[in-house]
Amino acid sequence: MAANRASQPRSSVWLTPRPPTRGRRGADSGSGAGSLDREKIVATAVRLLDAEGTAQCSMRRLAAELGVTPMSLYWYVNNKDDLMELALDAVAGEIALPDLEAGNDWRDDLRALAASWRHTMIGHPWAIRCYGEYLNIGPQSMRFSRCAQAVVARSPLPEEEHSTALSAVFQYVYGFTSMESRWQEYGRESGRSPDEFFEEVAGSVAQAPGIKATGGMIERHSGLTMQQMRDLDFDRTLDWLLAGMCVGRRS
Amino acid sequence: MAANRASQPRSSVWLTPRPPTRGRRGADSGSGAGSLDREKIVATAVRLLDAEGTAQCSMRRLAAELGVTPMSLYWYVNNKDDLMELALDAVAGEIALPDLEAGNDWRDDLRALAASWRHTMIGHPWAIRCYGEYLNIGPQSMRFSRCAQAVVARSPLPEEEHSTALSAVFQYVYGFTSMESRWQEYGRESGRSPDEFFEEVAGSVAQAPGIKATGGMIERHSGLTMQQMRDLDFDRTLDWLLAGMCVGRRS
DNA sequence: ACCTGAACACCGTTCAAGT
DNA sequence: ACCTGAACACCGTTCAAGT
Repeated sequence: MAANRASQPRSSVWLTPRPPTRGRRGADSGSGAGSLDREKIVATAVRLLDAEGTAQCSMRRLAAELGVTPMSLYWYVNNKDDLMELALDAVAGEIALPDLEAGNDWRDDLRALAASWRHTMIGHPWAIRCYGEYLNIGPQSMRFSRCAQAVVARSPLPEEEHSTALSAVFQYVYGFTSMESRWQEYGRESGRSPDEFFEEVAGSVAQAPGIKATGGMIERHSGLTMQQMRDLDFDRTLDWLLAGMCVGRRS
Repeated sequence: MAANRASQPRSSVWLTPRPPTRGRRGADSGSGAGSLDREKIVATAVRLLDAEGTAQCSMRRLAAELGVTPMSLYWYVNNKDDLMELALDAVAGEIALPDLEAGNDWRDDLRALAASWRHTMIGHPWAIRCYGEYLNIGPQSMRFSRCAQAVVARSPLPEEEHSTALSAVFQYVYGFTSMESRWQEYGRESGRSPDEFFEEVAGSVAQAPGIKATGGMIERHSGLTMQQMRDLDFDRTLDWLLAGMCVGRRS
């Protein structure tokens, strides 16, 4: 994505953070709407990514949006990769966490975490792809991780399987949500609805003999909307996974 | 990635294919090593992607590799997106398929498919990310899909759950492999080994309180190499998933 | 401390022209 | 049928300079 030479290490905001004062004037100084700081840049980047997708979010375009010269952004962020890491962490901050004190079953808490992660990512379709591109170890991502760990810690699984269980759930949800949000973007790009575009592809694929499904998507039509089918797939698979981990154990 | 305007639909080789004669002279005519055709372009693209990663594989760079002007490539492919779809399908052709006539348990065949997909994708670390970016409905991808469908068709699952089961397995493997190959690339980019880089990140993260894992990766060290731990995670999760789908059913 | 202008080294792709 | 050259409209980023 960025023009990294293969030989030079990719930087990460989180590994070599900027001094926290950088771009932060005193609390009283934010005089005009025009004054720049890191939060404002990141917020604008998120808005731009949401509205027009990854392809349209360039440093130059973002600067124009902020009424400023491209190079002024580099005072606040080291480079575009860092900015994307910050944007990803910003949306990670929107993920709703279950109340761990409520005494719910750990499986339900884990299901809730999976669902709210998916929900947040679907709201920012560019974001899920960042997980495959950037380190995501910012404070908001860590808040989410800590919560997820606390949840499996209440499971009956032996301790050495805790991280396997976490990975299993979130790698699945990552895969599911990647595909789901990709179909959304296909829809937008093609000017059709996501489901219309899917129908078109499915139709084109169905001409080949013996084909019933495309890359993880489905073509059953039992009176359900595609959204309902996706939700059903999501829930059912999580049930399978959670049931599988608990086979032969007292829950 | 490509400079798509949001309003114009993304093309796909598979949806609007070139006439198959394009770039295919008669079988006898491939006179010099210098003569161009679509297969040769795709093969060179795969080699370049393998050797130097997505960032270094530009149309211009690829043309230089082929000793030709950038624009001559456009005689054989519509644009870069199409070329990437072709490259992805080319590596999909490397995936080893189980022998369906061997009469193995459907679960073992499914595990074999998951393993060989993972194996092929790890051999071309840029490839797994293409699944989140491009349609993958080329002939080789379809060959793989057809095989996977034939395998679940032998399962005891009710028919309306077949595609859910397929999606479950492959979305999980997609998530797992995305993360696994991303860490490989981090290693390469940082000039360290993948595991060294992981240790560095884990160390930096461990300074925050209450943290034990990063985004699906692990830090148990029970005398196993990280590769062994990854393999164990992969197998264990597939076992959970397969066990979960079969709960309460005769296998 | 913060922002700008000019410049560098790239991109993907169009178009008209060559052979 | 196949390939080229020049050009367009972009990129991310460096650097020296301004205030």
